[in-house]
Amino acid sequence: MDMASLQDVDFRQLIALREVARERSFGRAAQALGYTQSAVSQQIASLERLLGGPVFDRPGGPKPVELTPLGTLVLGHADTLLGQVAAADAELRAFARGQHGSLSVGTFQSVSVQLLPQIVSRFRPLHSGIDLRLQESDDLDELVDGLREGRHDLSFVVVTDDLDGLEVLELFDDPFVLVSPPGEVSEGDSVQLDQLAELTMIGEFDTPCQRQLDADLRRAGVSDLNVVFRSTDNGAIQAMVRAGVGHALMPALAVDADDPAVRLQRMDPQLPPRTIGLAWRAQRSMSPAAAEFVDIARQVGLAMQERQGQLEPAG
Amino acid sequence: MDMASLQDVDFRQLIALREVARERSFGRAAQALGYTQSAVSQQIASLERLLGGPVFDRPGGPKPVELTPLGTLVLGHADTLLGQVAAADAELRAFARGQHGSLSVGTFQSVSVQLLPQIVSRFRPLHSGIDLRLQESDDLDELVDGLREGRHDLSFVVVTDDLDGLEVLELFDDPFVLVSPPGEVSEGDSVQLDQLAELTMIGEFDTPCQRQLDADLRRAGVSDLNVVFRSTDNGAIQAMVRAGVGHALMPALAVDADDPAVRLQRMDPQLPPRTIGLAWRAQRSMSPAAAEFVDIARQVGLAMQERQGQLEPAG
DNA sequence: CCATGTCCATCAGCATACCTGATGGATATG
DNA sequence: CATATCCATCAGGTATGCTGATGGACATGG
Repeated sequence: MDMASLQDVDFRQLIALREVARERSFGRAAQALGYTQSAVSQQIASLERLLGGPVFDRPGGPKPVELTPLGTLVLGHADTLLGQVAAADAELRAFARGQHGSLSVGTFQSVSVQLLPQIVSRFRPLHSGIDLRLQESDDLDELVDGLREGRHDLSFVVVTDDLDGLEVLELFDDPFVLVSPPGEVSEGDSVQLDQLAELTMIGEFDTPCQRQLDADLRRAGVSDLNVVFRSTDNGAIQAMVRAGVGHALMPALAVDADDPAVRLQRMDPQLPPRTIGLAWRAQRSMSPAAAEFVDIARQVGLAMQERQGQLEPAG
Repeated sequence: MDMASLQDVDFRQLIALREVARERSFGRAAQALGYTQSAVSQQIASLERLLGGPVFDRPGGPKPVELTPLGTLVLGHADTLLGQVAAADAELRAFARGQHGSLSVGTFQSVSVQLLPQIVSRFRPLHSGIDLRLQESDDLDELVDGLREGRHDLSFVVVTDDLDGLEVLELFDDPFVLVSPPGEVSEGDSVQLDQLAELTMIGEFDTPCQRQLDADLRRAGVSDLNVVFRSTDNGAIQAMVRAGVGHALMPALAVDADDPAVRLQRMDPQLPPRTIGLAWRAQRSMSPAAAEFVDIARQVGLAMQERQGQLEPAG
């Protein structure tokens, strides 16, 4: 009969225990808790049945009830447990407000330059309780794997068709622009695509991005670019352009647009832009903080899309 | 609607959460817990209603269910809480076996000499988990107050009629004996009471014990003892006797009976013996350890009573 | 493309648990 | 000895939790 254990107690019983101990009276405890005296009596009785002994001595009459040694012991644990519950409760409320927990976001270089700082600078002050972890990788596959294996909650991606199992929010299109040393190419906002073959170029190594670019160029009839330097670092490429080594085709996002020492020109006809998206595992619940991050990313992406639209010529 | 909190969750729901998370399946968790799948489904559903969001993502079909971020957070707290409960449970079981908690026992000098060591040496090995605190005091009133105010769980007492509110277990009678230097008094087991007036005596100061003794002697017609030395330390008194300074009337309990350098003699007629008892607050529950202590004290007291009975002459 | 198997959600029904309101017994107080 | 103040208990209605059966969603194999 003593096989029953604390496993079977109810928090209400522990709360009743605590209140009766504080008030030294069943009736007053009941009043404080919003129960009838009978209810508290039964709660304590049930607790005592479970424990196998009384938790209060009832002197009878107007004398206050008093904890037994057993009651004292149990009350100590009750206080611990109820405190733990209160702490957990606070944490849950913070979580619901997006103010507790961690958020791991995968990102890659071109996103990290312009987009991510804007998002983070809006997200962080609203969610100071979140442990935001940004993990950058050059390898898009690694980011996607990180998502699939649960290492990341969200990840920026370049939208392709091999994102099975992921849900992708398309944020905006990121066109390729020609980055040139000033005064080296014709004036104007755009450059004819077939002029590229005549230029000294700087490119990336064999990255997916570069591969796609090469394929798109070939499809547009341009091949065998004269690439004299390759780097995987966008900053390095831009520095090379600045130094007059050559021209580069770069995603607009990756370019430091404030650099006065380079000129940006659109291609004509346009190369197919990369679509930048934010992805997460499909059919998986998202923490409130993650949802908020996605929403902010959506807004920032929209704003960025619009800004590019303004720069873009009608034709 | 989100006003509900963790306060209202049931341990069973947390256990179900833990088991489903471990098994990654409602059905298997149900089997492990001895419920039907329906029951576990309802437990989790109820938990989710309380939390305001899902704790598992159910992909549907044979795919395993998976914790949501909310579920992960709650599971962490559930583990903490359940661990705490398990610890409390273990402690309660130890308490029930008299293997956990503290036991404060008040005592006084004459008890500490013979009786208490026997009791403690039997009690301690049986209850190694108990923090046994023995507190000795010369002042019996202090011991009784300590009981009434809850500083002690038990206390040895000399039984009197002013122990209101206490429950007293009488352990045995402790007769007064005359302690004499060898060869100073007549042979035999006992001494006539009126011979005392002729002896050089050693006594205590104005203690309740001494006061009672004086009153009893006066009632028996003996007064104005020739007391040449007083001390409150029984050992010191016995040492004085050993040194031949005089005789002492001492409670038998307080005498080191193994001392070959003194003689013990009963008084004739007998002086009213002190009754040694063990007391605790009336109507108050007692810890299992305390109950065990009382029982051991009862047994040891009984044995001591019998031993004295053997030494006592029939008349 | 359909049949099958494996999940979980849902429903009805029954048993149990819990609360309320009223009553009774025990204990101090005047 | 009467009264007041406690808590325990009882009867009754409601809510809750479980079982067993059924249905829908998803993946797999023919």
